[in-house]
Amino acid sequence: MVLDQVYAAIADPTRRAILGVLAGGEVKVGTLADRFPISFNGVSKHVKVLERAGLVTRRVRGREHWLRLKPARLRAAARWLEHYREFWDTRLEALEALLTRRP
Amino acid sequence: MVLDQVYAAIADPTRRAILGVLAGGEVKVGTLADRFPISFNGVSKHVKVLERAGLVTRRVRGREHWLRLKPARLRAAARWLEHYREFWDTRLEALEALLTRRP
DNA sequence: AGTATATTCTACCACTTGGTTGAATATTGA
DNA sequence: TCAATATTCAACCAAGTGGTAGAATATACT
Repeated sequence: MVLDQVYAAIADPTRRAILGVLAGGEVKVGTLADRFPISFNGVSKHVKVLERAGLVTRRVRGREHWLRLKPARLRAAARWLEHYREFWDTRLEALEALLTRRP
Repeated sequence: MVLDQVYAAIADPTRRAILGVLAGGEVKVGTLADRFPISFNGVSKHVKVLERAGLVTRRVRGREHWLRLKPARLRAAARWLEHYREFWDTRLEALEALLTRRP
């Protein structure tokens, strides 16, 4: 399933932070690596995970790899959660109120 | 971080399905177990993960453990994604249009 | 041509995870 | 009291993960 990879990808705080940096625009892998307290290779691996999840694209320009955010999948992930949120806001909160009224 | 556990929890399709069942109302662990093609203990472990992530609460009634959805954390998770979605919808899609206009 | 730069690939490690099975605990009912 | 029921706990296993280090690859610069 697509959502599996997306949620697994954003479950890691480093990867969420990478997405945060990428939200500011295109960035090289090395530039990312400078910003994080792990090894270059570690960052490279995280980027690959984000790529496999479809959250990031890579544009190889000579020896530099430029990374860009790809919002489509994250939108899908947001939509899944949103579906639940709406459901709960209406139905479940009322149910909760009912259930906790008399213990 | 709280989000780590929430996203890791919903990255597993079985656990997302469990949340789906729980959206229909309170359910016993055993009832859940009947609905999934894994062992009782497997389901019990998944429930524990959801509990640790703060997505589910347990009400022990005699020997039965009744599970209930706890939407707060999922709302927080949705909010984080939503923040990104809004950002991208406005700023990044325009950026993407700009960047892909002239290759 | 040779060196520096940017990056991946491979291999390794400790830890976690999703799954199992079997034993333990607690409650219910005869 | 004893057996059945509902569940967790503990141990184990194979596979995956986040991290590292070192070698390999490809590009750029002098």
